[in-house]
Amino acid sequence: MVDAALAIVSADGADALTMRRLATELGVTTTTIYWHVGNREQLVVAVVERMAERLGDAPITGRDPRQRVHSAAVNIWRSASRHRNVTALASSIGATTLLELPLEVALLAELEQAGVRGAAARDALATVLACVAGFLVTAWRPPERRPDGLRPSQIWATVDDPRIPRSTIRAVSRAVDLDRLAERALRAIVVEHVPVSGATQEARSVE
Amino acid sequence: MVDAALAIVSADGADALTMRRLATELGVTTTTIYWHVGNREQLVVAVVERMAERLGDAPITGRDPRQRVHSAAVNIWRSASRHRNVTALASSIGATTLLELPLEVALLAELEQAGVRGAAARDALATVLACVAGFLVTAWRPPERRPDGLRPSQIWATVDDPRIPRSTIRAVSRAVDLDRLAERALRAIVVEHVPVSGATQEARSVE
DNA sequence: ACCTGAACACCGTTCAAGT
DNA sequence: ACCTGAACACCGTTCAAGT
Repeated sequence: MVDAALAIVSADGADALTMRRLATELGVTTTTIYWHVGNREQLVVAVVERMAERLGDAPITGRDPRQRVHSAAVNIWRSASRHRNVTALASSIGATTLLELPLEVALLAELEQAGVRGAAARDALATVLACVAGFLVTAWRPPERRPDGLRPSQIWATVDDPRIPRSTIRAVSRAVDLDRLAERALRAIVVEHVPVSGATQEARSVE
Repeated sequence: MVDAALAIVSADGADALTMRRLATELGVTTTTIYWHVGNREQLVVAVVERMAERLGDAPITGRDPRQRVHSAAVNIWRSASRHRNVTALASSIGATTLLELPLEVALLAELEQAGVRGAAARDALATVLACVAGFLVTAWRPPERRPDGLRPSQIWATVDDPRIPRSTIRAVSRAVDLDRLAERALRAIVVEHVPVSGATQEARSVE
């Protein structure tokens, strides 16, 4: 039953998970589902928990602390991106942590190794999660099925500002490489939140 | 009519904008709305456009290019955060740019001044927008009305990892200062995407 | 040109009733 | 203990019909 729900979400997205569709898919009535799982929200929680079992951990690479923290952060992004339908479902009830708890724990462990703990670790984690969520909502909307007149190219075509060169306007209306940008943004966040340790200091510094 | 819709959204959120509620609020039938604006999506576009007229521009502060780019980015965050209900509505149809176009144009102008143009400017803008969206979805869900057993404190209470100190676990289950974190994340992104110009170089460097 | 009543196909959810 | 039929209160949307 939870597996059937998970299959629906994986295939057709979070919105496709309706009690009626799940019922017909299982050959029962909607009321049967309510008897078994109670609520739609409880069903969603069960689906997310099931997916969390399957996800598990991911290996962390890198030598110095910053590299390892970045690796742990990128693991969260990759997992969320790869299973974006289930992530969207978890996000709709505010339970993304339930889905990727092991990955978040791994990030906290690397932060600890890097000397970031307590409120500083919480801030770093929260920022990473916000950033991942942000790139995901950007990734969720395929530009081609935007409402008419709202495609970026159409909106930016109306902009004629002497301060901005044409090349920039053209570039802005084109698609971005989300994976590359997300990993780069996470690197910037790691640089901001993780101080360079004396032992592994390289030819870089932060203010 | 569009004003009434905007009032509903501002007061009770994007989901509260239903054809039936807007109709009763105006003392007409839902079919009347369809005659005037056509679609729900077209209604949403009209509401977002109306709000965009009211928003307009915001002043940019700072001396060196990075400070000014950061100021322009923070303007986007502040506007989105202040009018998060309308932003959520715009985001639901993928039309946030329609809402804050002047602020995005201002950001592009500052990027140009900082020597960032073309694809690099697009990447910087996309990253800023993703980050703002990410902090907003975090801000959208009030932690108190989470489903039972899904509050952060409850989830993190189950974590007992020898690599992570208790103080960090306690900190992670507490709320964060979103405004401070968002502005800090935007600063990190600006540092990553905007090179220091020779004239205003300070005691900082990026790898 | 502008508005309505009634209907359709969807939601989540409940409740009495069946085995 | 487990499942169903029928109903309720919601959605967005359409269509023939009114003035």
